[in-house]
Amino acid sequence: MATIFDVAQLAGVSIKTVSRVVNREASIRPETIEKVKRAIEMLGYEPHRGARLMRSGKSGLIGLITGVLSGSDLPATSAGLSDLHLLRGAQQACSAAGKTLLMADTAGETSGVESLLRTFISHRVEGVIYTAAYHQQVVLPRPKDTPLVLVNCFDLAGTPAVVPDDGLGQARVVDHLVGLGHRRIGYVGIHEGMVAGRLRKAAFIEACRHHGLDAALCPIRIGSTLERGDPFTLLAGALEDITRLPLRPTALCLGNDVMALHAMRLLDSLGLRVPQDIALMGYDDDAKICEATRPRLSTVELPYFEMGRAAVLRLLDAIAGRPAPAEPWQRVAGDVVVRDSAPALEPPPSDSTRARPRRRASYSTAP
Amino acid sequence: MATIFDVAQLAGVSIKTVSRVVNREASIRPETIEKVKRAIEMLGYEPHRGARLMRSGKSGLIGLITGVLSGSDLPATSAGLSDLHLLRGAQQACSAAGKTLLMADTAGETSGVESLLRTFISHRVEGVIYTAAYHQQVVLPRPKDTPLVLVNCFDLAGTPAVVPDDGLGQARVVDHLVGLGHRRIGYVGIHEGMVAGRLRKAAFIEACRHHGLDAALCPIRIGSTLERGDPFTLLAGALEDITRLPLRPTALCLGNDVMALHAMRLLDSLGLRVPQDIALMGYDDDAKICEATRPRLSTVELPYFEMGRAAVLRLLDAIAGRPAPAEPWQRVAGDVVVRDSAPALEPPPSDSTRARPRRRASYSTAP
DNA sequence: GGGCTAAATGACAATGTTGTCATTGCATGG
DNA sequence: CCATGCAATGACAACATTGTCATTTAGCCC
Repeated sequence: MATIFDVAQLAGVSIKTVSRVVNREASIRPETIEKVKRAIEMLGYEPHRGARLMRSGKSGLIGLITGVLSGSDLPATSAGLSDLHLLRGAQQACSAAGKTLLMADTAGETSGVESLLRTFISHRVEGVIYTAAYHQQVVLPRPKDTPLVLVNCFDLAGTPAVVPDDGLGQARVVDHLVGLGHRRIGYVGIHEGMVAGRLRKAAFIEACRHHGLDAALCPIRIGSTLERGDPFTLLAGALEDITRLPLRPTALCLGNDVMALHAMRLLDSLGLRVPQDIALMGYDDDAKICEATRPRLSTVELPYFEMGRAAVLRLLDAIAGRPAPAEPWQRVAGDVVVRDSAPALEPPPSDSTRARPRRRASYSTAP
Repeated sequence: MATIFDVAQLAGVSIKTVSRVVNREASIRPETIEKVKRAIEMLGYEPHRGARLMRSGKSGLIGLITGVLSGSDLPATSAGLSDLHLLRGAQQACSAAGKTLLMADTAGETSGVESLLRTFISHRVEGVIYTAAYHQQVVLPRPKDTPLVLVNCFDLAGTPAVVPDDGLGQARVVDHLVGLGHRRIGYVGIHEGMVAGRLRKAAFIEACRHHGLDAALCPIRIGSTLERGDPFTLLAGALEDITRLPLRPTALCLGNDVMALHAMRLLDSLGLRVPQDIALMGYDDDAKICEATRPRLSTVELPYFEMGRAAVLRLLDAIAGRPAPAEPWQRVAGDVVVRDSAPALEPPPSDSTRARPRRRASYSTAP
């Protein structure tokens, strides 16, 4: 592998000049730049990051740790592999900033974190990102001199965190449904033991009030447990309950796309067709599932990609020493994704303020 | 950040001795080791990988590139985020070997590969892994002095590759069904424009012959197109076709889990119950989908985790200069995952040779 | 005790790059 | 024509570590 010295020799300049060309520093004659670039090209020279790191202290590395669970490791009901989107978002932001992403996984054990952290530190990463599988509170060791950003989780120590805006997301779902003409909306959410469950339920109630819906006609149920392999009996019961109401809701907000998928089947067996008899909205925008159902499932996205990006941006700010915002938690809201399970109930009034629906033409993997 | 020099001073030894302790070299007095370790602990010293790299040439880094598509970038029908499992597998193998994983993503553009490769080279990665979203042939630039392993893809230049054993996977499905008593098995696969489509179809035919099934009673259809957002009209037609046969199959092999999910609905609308009237097997083991269907979907896994692991192992061999196996392609077969959509047809004969079914108790994220 | 061997440790160079400071070259103005 | 200033370039040290080789220490046998 060629070194800066080889390049300097071939180009007939000093190594410092080569360094200047490589780092785009000022005050070099264009023809010198040309000479050097040609030499670099010929030798296939690539600067040695290790050496650069030693001299300048900048590694160009960002460390990302996935699979971090809280101490009381509750399983993720909606257990997301979706953090692949998060990885992609982080990666994209990194490469846009000329950084490289170091990835590690705790394999679910909190104990692994410190060891991973040490590895990262020995690589002199410029910043670290922690990722959780679902929105939750965590308690984690903090690296000493390295900026840290949490994603999809938060702590009470004021660590900068990027979390999904579950409240706004849920509100947008309600906004959207109201915009479609619905006035009786049911909520069948995820367990309140989960952060997202609490936030969304509260937001649902608030959104209904905001739109002046009759709370008595907007039933609220919990449709999932905290257990792995939840058999969805709670969901079945909740749906039965709701559909037996004298004034049955015209639309239902489900806690996630998998629940919505089940709900479709369950409603069908209760003699209700989606969306003719009742509209359905999922949560998460799990593309495979949303596109696989008939009708295709309208939902609101969990903005993993955007969260990954936001986390890196936040981290880059910290690295550059730019002042952090006062509020440690940054909420990122997902858009409503319109498919077929919740069409307009009647010619809709056009005054939805918060909902920014986005129509998906077809199945697409890319975020 | 403390340096080796600080540690040496505190411990009252030379820096070389500290280096020896850190690297576990021989010939050091136990009490000296103790002294040094204490000093390291006190200062929170972490060796500087950059400096180490410079001196020893070993970076401890493995580069992984995801999102690589072939030149004729056909969309992935079964487009897999599933390579998160692959990442996990790779990561696990890396950390077991004391390596750290550098991750990058081309965001779908082949053009990005060379640039990512240059970044990796400048970090002096010890090896590179290419990952594709689905089993396919690729044409990619090869790094010069760095070992390379392809995963979920292959080229014709003899580059080491780890690919799913689609043939064996499909054969195991047939074995499993035969073991359950089925003698009339239908195949509704993915498009033959995909590598997996070709391999599985051929393997299906061969497996049927192997078990002495009557080919006339084992209909073969293609149930998907190469297009994104495949509306599954092909699938509907194929199922109608098959179910109208005078001697209708008692079991069906679907091309992937999403297709199987659709098939359940379509069969239902054709008046056939799964699994009472007809058994169903998916492909991929996409946990979210398999667990969400009723009955839960029996399937065969696409062993992404294992492939990621295998790729790193292969790479480590190459890095260590261990001789590569003659055959450049390493096939990894997935196990049959037994759930509820294909129960025993009658007391099964117990002579299935290749099938190694594994029963999943319940939904679980971890691979 | 003297010499010999092996174990334990240290001194110093070398790695590839960038920061600091010095030097060269060239045009400009007096 | 010389002094001045700036643009362009170079010399050299420093970064933190490991490899090489040298030195010290301890143990052992005669």
